[in-house]
Amino acid sequence: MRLTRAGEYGIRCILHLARHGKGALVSRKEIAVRTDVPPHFLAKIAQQLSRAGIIEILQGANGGYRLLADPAEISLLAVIEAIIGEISLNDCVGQPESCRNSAVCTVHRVWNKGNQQLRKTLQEANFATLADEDVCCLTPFPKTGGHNPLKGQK
Amino acid sequence: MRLTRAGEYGIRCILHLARHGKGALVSRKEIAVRTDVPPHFLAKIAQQLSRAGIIEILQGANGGYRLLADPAEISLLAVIEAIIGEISLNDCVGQPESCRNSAVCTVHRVWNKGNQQLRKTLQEANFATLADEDVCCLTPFPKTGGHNPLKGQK
DNA sequence: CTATATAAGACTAAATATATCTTATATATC
DNA sequence: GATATATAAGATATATTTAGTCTTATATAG
Repeated sequence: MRLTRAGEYGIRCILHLARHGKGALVSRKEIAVRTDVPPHFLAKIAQQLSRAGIIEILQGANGGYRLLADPAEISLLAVIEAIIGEISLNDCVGQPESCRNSAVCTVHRVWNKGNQQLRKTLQEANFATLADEDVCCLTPFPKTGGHNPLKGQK
Repeated sequence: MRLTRAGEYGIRCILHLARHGKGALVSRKEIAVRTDVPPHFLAKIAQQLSRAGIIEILQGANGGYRLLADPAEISLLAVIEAIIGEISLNDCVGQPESCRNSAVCTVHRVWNKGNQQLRKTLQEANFATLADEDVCCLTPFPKTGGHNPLKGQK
């Protein structure tokens, strides 16, 4: 009952892109190195993010990925669900028809509540806020002052 | 990001026991049949529930399981976590030290919030309430009137 | 002592997650 | 157009987790 690595990697990828802002092109290689994600694995994740309309992928020389929306418009939930599908903490939440009587089932009701709360909490978090502050999964990227590790390096 | 079958089976097991009330001895076989759980798998799950102090296991002829506490005192959370361990929706929630900077990480904070909400919701659900009404994972067990499928059958 | 029931752990099978490899395709530059 | 570079897409491989079964041991009632 835990986020997969692919999901975690997807978050890192968008975090990194968010710091460059909407529309900025960043190579897969750079993202992979900065976020510590295997390049080929990142490619797969990027395809899912692309299909979900969160990023655009540019092929060819000097290709890479870029955000299609402003970081403030992208929720944590959207990124996660682009990769792992809609969150459902129990089978009966995602497929109520799989149960005999989920409409009146007390257990089902509890799972539904927990699921909704979780999705709401993840929905309320956007990448403008997330990327603005320090996060533990990326190379430090101070907003003002200090050394910017991404500058002067291709 | 979904409850395991073992967890689901554990809930069913306690639901069934809750309907018999605290201290009532019910054979593993009966529980397995009623809740549609493989008997040997149920044995494993019962051991975890026993270690967690939720049920007592009686060996020997006419053995079985029984609740150690009143159903109202047993939360959904307790049963689930007895089986799958403490819920942590992301690695950094359960092991903050695994991240470089989880103390100030914004992403970490969101996961923490979601995790706490979920655990609280599951904690607030107790088996007196859960078992009292109809649930979709058990053979119907009408509280008053009608046929009781558990009577007259060993 | 015998029949019955669970304990406990080994073992197997299946599903999923994680990662990599290969061939194809797209683009910039010469 | 040719070449170098970068990603696409799917096949493949590996590892981990989940799910389930089997075997031997132990406990209890009668």
